[in-house]
Amino acid sequence: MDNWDEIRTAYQVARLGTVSGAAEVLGVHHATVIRHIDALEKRLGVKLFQRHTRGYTATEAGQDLLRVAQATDDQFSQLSARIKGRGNEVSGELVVTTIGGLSQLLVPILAGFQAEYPDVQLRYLTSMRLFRLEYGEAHVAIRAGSPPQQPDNVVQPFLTLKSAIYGSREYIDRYGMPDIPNRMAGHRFVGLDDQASRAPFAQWMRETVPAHQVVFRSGDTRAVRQAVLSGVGLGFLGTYESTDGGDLVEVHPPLEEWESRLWLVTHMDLHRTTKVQAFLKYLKDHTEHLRDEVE
Amino acid sequence: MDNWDEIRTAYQVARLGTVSGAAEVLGVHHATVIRHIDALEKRLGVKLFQRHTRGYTATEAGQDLLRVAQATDDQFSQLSARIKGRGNEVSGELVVTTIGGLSQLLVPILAGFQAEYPDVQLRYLTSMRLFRLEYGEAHVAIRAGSPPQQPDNVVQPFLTLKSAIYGSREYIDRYGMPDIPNRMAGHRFVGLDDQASRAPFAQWMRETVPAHQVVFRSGDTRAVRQAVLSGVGLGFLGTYESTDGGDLVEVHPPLEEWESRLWLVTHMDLHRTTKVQAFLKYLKDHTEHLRDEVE
DNA sequence: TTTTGCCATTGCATTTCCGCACGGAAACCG
DNA sequence: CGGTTTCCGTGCGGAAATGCAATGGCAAAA
Repeated sequence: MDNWDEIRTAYQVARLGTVSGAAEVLGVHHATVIRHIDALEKRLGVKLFQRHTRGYTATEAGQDLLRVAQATDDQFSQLSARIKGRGNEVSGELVVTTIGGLSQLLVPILAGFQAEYPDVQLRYLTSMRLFRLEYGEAHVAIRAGSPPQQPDNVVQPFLTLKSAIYGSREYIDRYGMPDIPNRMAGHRFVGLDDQASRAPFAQWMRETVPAHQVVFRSGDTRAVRQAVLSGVGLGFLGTYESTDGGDLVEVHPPLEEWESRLWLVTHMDLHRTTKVQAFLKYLKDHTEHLRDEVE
Repeated sequence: MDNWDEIRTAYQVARLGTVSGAAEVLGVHHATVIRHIDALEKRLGVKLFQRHTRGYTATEAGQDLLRVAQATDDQFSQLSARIKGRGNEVSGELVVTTIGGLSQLLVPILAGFQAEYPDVQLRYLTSMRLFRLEYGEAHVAIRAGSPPQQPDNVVQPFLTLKSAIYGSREYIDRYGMPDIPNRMAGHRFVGLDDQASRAPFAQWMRETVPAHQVVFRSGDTRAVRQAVLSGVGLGFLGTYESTDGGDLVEVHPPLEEWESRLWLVTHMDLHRTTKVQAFLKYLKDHTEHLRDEVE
């Protein structure tokens, strides 16, 4: 059963009883309506209407079509309303992907967003592999490093995360304050597990700190922070996560070359939807203080 | 939501994931598919798909469309199967209209037909007004008189009903055997109520029998027969209904000019359907003896 | 890294489809 | 009963949709 438009035409004829009326509703010429009906009947091999001078009367087959097409018309109308409305309401799934280690920063914001828009189902994905926006795997991605420049993606600067080297007070009391990067001998470090990490401070560490001095590695930044707090060694922490709780000492202040630049990336097709826009706005509003602090 | 064909195109794209695949299934060119999608998205104001080099991925809106269109496709497939099959099966309503007075002859045949095709719901209509085949009011009509020649109707000869004048034995014993049409004075007649009846014997009676001698009139042929049987007077009865039951005497044998010719009329559009054909065949087969007897 | 293959896209030629206008028939209406 | 309206049916010219072929890009395979 191809050519759904002919069914739609036949539906209007069956509903209204005349070719002329159907043509007016459909916004086409009545000749077109006749041709559609003729073609459809020829294909089906069954007469859908009985023609007489006052109009068309649906046969049993035509009445069957009327019922089915009526339902279809309703379905499509509802679909159209849903689709058109969907762009203007904040509901449904919202998939956010990010690099690991931002949970501490992002999750409270996400929770606030969800509270403000209760119809949204949030999915917060942190995965090794890069989720692909062009396949619709996520609405918003937070990427690090140099600005991504996929053609169909909209990229906005998000935050510049400053990192500094911290140590626990306990560690400093025991081993003394190191002079970085000049005299680091004898000191222990905590670092990222990923040897290929493109995080600026990770690269700096690979180049500057001898590998045997890195006595603890983890892919989880929470674990890294915990390790530093526990006095395992010195390590990079984001300035935003150094303040709360624990007894940390800044061993070396943030350097510009250690900064991680974060980008908000959305696919062009989704970027302009109200849902995504609402999320981006909320995200920016609730990281304002970080941005100010960073500047 | 006009243009259902574009929805169908989008449905195939959403289902298959590629424009090329959809084009192949739909039997059109890739370019056409792309243009359909573009037009549909433009009209809805929402992107249905995210384009990437390996194909199209449905957005939420596209997935919504996929679900709805899937259901529609199923519905239409079933509709098509029903409509195509309907022509080849004997079921559903079958409307037969006829002139009054044939019930005694027809109803047993209709009953037999229904028994043979249990899926058929019969409607047997005898009405004053002529049902109009071109409005689909009936599948089969039985008409009397000269052959109807509506343009879109298929007309076949059905039966030639012979009529003769009968009287009850009781009546003959009392009033003697009349010599028709020469000496009818003093005799009583039973006739049709319809003064404008175009039945040949009715016309003959209007011309030949003085009105005051017609002492009983009815529109119902059963009543007429009952009246003749009861000895009210002489009257025309069909030869087919004179044989069974009662004690009737043929006062005057059938004349050719009294014959009523019956026609089977069907609308062209319905005539070739299996259902109508089956009914016509059954009707002819079970009136074979009448036709033989009549010839 | 190179190659191959699949896929979307776009300008151009063609065909199909559509709108227009006219004709004809039936019903409606004084 | 004749004028009027309201339908449907059809040939023709134009426009829109479609098909075609070339292009370019990306990804998986070699």
